[in-house]
Amino acid sequence: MPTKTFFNLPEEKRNKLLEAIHEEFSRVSFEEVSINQIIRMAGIPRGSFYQYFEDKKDMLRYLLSDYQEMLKGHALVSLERNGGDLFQMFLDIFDFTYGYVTEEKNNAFFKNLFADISVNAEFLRHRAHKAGQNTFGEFIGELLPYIDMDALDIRNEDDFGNMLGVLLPLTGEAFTTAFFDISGYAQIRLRYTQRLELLKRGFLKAKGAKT
Amino acid sequence: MPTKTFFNLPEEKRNKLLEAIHEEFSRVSFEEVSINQIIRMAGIPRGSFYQYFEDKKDMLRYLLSDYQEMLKGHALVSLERNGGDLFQMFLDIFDFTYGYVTEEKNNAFFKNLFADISVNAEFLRHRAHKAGQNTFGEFIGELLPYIDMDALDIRNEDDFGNMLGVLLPLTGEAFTTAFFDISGYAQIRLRYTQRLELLKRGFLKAKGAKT
DNA sequence: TATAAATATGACACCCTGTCATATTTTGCG
DNA sequence: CGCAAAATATGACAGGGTGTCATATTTATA
Repeated sequence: MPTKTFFNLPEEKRNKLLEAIHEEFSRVSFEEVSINQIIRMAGIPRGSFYQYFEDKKDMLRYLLSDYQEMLKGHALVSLERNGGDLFQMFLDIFDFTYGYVTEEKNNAFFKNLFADISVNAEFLRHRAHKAGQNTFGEFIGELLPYIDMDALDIRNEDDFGNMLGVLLPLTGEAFTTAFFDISGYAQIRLRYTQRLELLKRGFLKAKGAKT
Repeated sequence: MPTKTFFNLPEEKRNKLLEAIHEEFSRVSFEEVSINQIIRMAGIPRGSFYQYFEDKKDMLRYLLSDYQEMLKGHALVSLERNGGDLFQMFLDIFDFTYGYVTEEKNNAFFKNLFADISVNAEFLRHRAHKAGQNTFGEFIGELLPYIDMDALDIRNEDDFGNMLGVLLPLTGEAFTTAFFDISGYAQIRLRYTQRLELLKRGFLKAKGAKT
């Protein structure tokens, strides 16, 4: 995360830097992002950059955490509107993300971000970590009270965590694909909803039925 | 993929190069892998390297495809042994991978490989692509006839593809975590099996039961 | 206002990558 | 065999990039 110094920066200077960062991340994929470019654009000396950020990844984390904050807000709204439907929440988040990302000014920026495999994974890891069984991070933690647990077939204390453990990578994959695949949004979204349905009902036949 | 020239190399020279690659990938994570180091170790001139590989990623793809070949073999064996049980196959692959990776000589190598988020994602993408709904690649294609479809609750032509679409990212995540998480193999494996069980039975209550 | 704590700065040391013109080998074949 | 064409090999080079550090400036503080 950026240093205290960064946040203390006079607004103007900080904004110019942030803009430069946004521009550079829009120009090329994360892998190719160059600190040199950024400082040139922002007109700050090299040394200053390292006073604010640890390195390239540090910037990335900052950018992603921004997005994550937004996500959290939307997740809450979705849950409140839909009686705590966990599946609907995931779908809403999917839709929101797609919409946000395709906004003109965010387009190139996010395309590059999501396009880069390493970023995508960082993002997954980020969330996966937070939703991990042990470290039940803030993200899910805050949502927990709003989720309708009664709809879920929870038989022991691990089940809920594990459900998330399935939903998260699945959703992450849908994100990646949505910005990569030629097949486009409609197609990916269809697949994603189909998969959510599969999760709801289970993969095996003859659940209730006796042979 | 490596060029034809690479495969035509006299065995001795090629092996020396492969060894150097293995060593470098064991030394640091993919991100830090240096072609300079490799050519120094292998004692080949810079230009030669680029005669064999396109770049760093090209090497990576080669290494991963190797592993993938192995996987395929094990998947087949598993299916044959277990009456085409898809879930058991995934679990077997998980176990095999863990075992293989923890072999002394592969340990550092794979740890670095899996530890690097970008590699991991590349690997996921790789597989995800092959199992994608449209491009039903060789991997799954070859396994298809061995899978016991009757056990699965398949209601339309998309269902099977979508089941894989859930299983693949889930398994990928399990791999990543297994080599990262402090909690260790037993813990991760337990979680993975729990999640497979959840997939089998479905997340929602009251499936057969009428309200 | 003097001294300590924070910031800013940019030259430096170091490392890397991909290319290209130039050798050296191999191959194909009359 | 002898030689031109096709393959390979080579390593110097141009162009970039990163993180650090000793040295200035500012700002805060007593």
